[in-house]
Amino acid sequence: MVKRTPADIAQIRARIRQSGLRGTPARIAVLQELQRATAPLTHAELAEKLVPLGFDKATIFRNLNDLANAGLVSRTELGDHLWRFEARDPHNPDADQHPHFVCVDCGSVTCLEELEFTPASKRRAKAIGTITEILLKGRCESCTTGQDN
Amino acid sequence: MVKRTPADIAQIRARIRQSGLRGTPARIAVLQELQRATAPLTHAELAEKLVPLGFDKATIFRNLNDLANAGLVSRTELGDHLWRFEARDPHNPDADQHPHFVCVDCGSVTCLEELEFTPASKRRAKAIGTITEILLKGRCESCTTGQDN
DNA sequence: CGCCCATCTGCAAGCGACTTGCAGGAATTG
DNA sequence: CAATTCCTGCAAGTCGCTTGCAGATGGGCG
Repeated sequence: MVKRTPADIAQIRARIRQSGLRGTPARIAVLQELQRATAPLTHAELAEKLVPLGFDKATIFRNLNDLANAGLVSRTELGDHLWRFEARDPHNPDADQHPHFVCVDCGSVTCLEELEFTPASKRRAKAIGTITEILLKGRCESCTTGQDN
Repeated sequence: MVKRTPADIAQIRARIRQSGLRGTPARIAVLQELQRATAPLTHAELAEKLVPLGFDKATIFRNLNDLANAGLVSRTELGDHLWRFEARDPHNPDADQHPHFVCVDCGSVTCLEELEFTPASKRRAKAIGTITEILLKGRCESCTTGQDN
């Protein structure tokens, strides 16, 4: 479990300010929470964590969108009608290009490492356009083995 | 332009009945409209066509879901938070098992042939669960070359 | 060929996930 | 530290879809 430190906060704040937004507590809390997460979070999941801390749901949503527009977080849709947000790594802005796996049973999302197609498949895929995102759907290990979630 | 005939209707009705549902006018109209379409339709698009004919919006939605559960139509989400429905070919019910590519610009959907991952990737993917669907997102050829859509 | 009842339908209210209007309150800038 | 501009909290609104209900209907059966 990573512990947050004043230094972390200062750094997060700096990132936010650099993108032209004000470094408000709500904004910092949102980005911090996203950076701490290991998978994309939904509006609801963020709200669940931050509303008890005194932040408004609407503010969280607005900040999520602001941060996404500023390019600090990425906004994705995994097929279940929910937006999910993921902090982008400032040193590796393309790190959110990794594939995601969504469990059609429990809805859990997993970030995958790089996946590669066979040369033949790659060629076929290339023919239709530029691929920017890979999304896999299926049943996750724990749902497959019965002990749902 | 395909014209509907009494025979078509009878056939559609038969399909519906075979799946255990009643062959009601609303149900037939919905399936017929979907079969006539050349691309997946949203709830809204269906409603736009059928409500003026006297069908209720809620009934259309319910029937769409009923038909989807019965396996007569498939339900997909293309990243824009709208469900889209497509009639399934009774003679080739697995036709929608292939990977899909959706253009993030124009929203067009392309059906791909089989895609295969490299052994290493396959192994990694397998570790998280059973994959049932592959969705690729990106920019299609025509959007990439500028002439949007 | 008409009955019966589970299945459907239309209507309206309900719901969940955001989004927006507004007035008061902070974060910067000078 | 005052001014200005951007944010925030609260509440109401929107949108796409879902649900409750009472009355209507499809179709297996007598």
